Amino acid sequence: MSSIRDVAERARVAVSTVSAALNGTRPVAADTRRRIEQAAAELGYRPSLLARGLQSKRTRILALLYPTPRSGFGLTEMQFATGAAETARELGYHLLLSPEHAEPVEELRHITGLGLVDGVLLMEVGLDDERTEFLLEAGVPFSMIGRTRDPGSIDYADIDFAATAAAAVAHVAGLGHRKLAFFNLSADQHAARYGPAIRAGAEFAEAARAAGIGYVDDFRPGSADEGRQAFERLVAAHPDTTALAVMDDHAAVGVIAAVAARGWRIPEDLTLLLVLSSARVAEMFHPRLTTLEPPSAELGGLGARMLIDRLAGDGPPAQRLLPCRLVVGDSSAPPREGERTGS
Amino acid sequence: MSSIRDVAERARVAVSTVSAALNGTRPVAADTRRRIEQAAAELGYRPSLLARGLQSKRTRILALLYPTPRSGFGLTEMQFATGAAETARELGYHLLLSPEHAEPVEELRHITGLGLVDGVLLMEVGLDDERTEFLLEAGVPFSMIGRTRDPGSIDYADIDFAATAAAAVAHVAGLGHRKLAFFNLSADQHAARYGPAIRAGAEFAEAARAAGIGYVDDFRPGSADEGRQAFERLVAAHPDTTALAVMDDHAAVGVIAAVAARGWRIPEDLTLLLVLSSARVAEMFHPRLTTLEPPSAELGGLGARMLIDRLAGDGPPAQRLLPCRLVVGDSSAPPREGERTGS
DNA sequence: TACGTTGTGCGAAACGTTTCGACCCCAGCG
DNA sequence: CGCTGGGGTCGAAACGTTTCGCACAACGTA
Repeated sequence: MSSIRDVAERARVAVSTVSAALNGTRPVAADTRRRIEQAAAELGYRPSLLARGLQSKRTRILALLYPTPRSGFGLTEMQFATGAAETARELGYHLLLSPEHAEPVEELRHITGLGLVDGVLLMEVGLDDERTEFLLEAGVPFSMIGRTRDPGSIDYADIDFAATAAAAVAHVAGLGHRKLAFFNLSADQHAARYGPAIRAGAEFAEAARAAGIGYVDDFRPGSADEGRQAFERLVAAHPDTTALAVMDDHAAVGVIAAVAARGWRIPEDLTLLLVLSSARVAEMFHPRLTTLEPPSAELGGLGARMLIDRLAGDGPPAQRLLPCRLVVGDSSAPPREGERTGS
Repeated sequence: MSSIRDVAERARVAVSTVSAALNGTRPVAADTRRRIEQAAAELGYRPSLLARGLQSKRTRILALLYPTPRSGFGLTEMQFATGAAETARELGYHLLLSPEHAEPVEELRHITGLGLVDGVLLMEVGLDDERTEFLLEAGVPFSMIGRTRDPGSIDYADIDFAATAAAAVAHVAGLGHRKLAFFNLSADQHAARYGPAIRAGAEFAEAARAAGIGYVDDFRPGSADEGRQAFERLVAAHPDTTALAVMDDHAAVGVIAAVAARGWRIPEDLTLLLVLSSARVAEMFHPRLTTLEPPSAELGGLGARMLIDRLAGDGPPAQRLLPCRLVVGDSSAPPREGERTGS
């Protein structure tokens, strides 16, 4: 590995001149610059990030903190990571993948204490997240994918649940449905104050109210079995429900099974929407489900970009909400006229 | 951020003594060591990775190189990453997520040239992979998840296709099936000389031969539509086929639809296996498919561990093959006695 | 008593950058 | 003709470590 000194010798100039020429830090005679650039090219010189970072206190490395998943990572979560990595790369940064183990704050203290990273990207932030307090206090630049209850002036990129719910409701209402049910994320996730669970619930209720259609959301199935049971209870309690939006992939599986079990069909007897799930997953279902697909990669990229902007200088906090994309599949249709058959 | 000098001053010793005490590089009087440790603790001292790396030429950072996905990343691929990150962390290393853009080798040259990483972890390696040549020549330590046609003495962790195929065949043969069909990955992936496509094909053929059961594998559906068509052609050409193993998730969707379309049922009329797909995905299907689940996280972790071992010193090449795990779902059963009904 | 041995600790150099004050030369101006 | 000023370059310091040669004291041994 050739160093800046090698370049300097070859170009017959001082080390500092090489630095100036290559970084444009200050004017260098055109002729000298040419010699230096040529020497650098011939040697295949690459400035050492280590040395540069040591000196400048800027490493151009970002850390992506993610909790070791509750229930295995979904595609959605992982796309945050790849999206962020992609954008970071484009902007000349690197992304460190940092799994959190038992103690998130400890992990954070560790990773930031090393002086290795310029900033931190937080994933899976809860409504109240101890990590934000630590980072704020430690003065470490960071941004969030998702957001706390009160983000204050912290940068974040999150899903626009209001717009998403509105789009979903508009879709089913537009088809003629008069009553929508909503299966939220599991009770566990509510207990953990997981933002999407809370916000989606609230916004769907609001959107349904605004659209003037019936709405039920007492269910939080977290598995196929629970999905099945929830659906049975739904039908028993609200037989007039003709459209259902489900947050959890596995619960959707249960719903589909329950629908089939009673001899009903999708979409004729029930319009089914998958909310916050990747279209890639929706394709696995038969029929292909209508989905509200979160812009995961974009959110990840946005989070990275915000963080990098923040490092460059400080402006007003960047806070962006992106709606899910409605991908219409084969699971939505106008409600059936008259009664449903089947047991 | 406090430096080693601060610690030295506070403990009233020389900087070098602090270094020795903290790293155990050489003996330090118990009493002195205690003072130093206390001072370090009080200051919350963390050695700078940058400075350490600059000096020692070891950063304890690994790069995970992955191609920007052909068709979007699957869960499987992403678990390589999280598995590797997890293991790296346990071993005191960090993992850099490095998406490759257009020119993989260029990307590699870049990332290794920076002096930022100690080694590289290659994902999605093809049968012939130009990246290996570059790394070999550049003398950069690396390991592979997957393997080239002839890995020589390169460290790798890959799926044990032979064992996987044997397990799959044993499963269906054990149920009494006499003829198995295999839907390989798409033609595209074959064209790209993608290892799993080639190897799985070969090993399934061999396993079926060894088990003495019938075998067909002329199909390479890469989508639901192609899966449907392939299934129709299969039934037309080989009506005696009662078991089918499918590599591609989407193709499986098509198969299931085609089965349903002709009034057949799974598993009564067809035993369906999903090969190389995560159980998480298999659960999305109804019925829940029997799966040969790749040990993705383990492979990722193994790859990281090998690389780290390699950095520590050189022993014989570590080359490990891990079989997929057979997860029996509701899609496998003994073949039906007599003819199948339906159109 | 003189001399090697051990056990400790110190200081300086080195890693590869960036940055900053100093210096030199020449042109322009008084 | 002497000064000033500015473009261009240089050398050294600093970033925070690790490493290595030395120094020094205490101690046992000849």
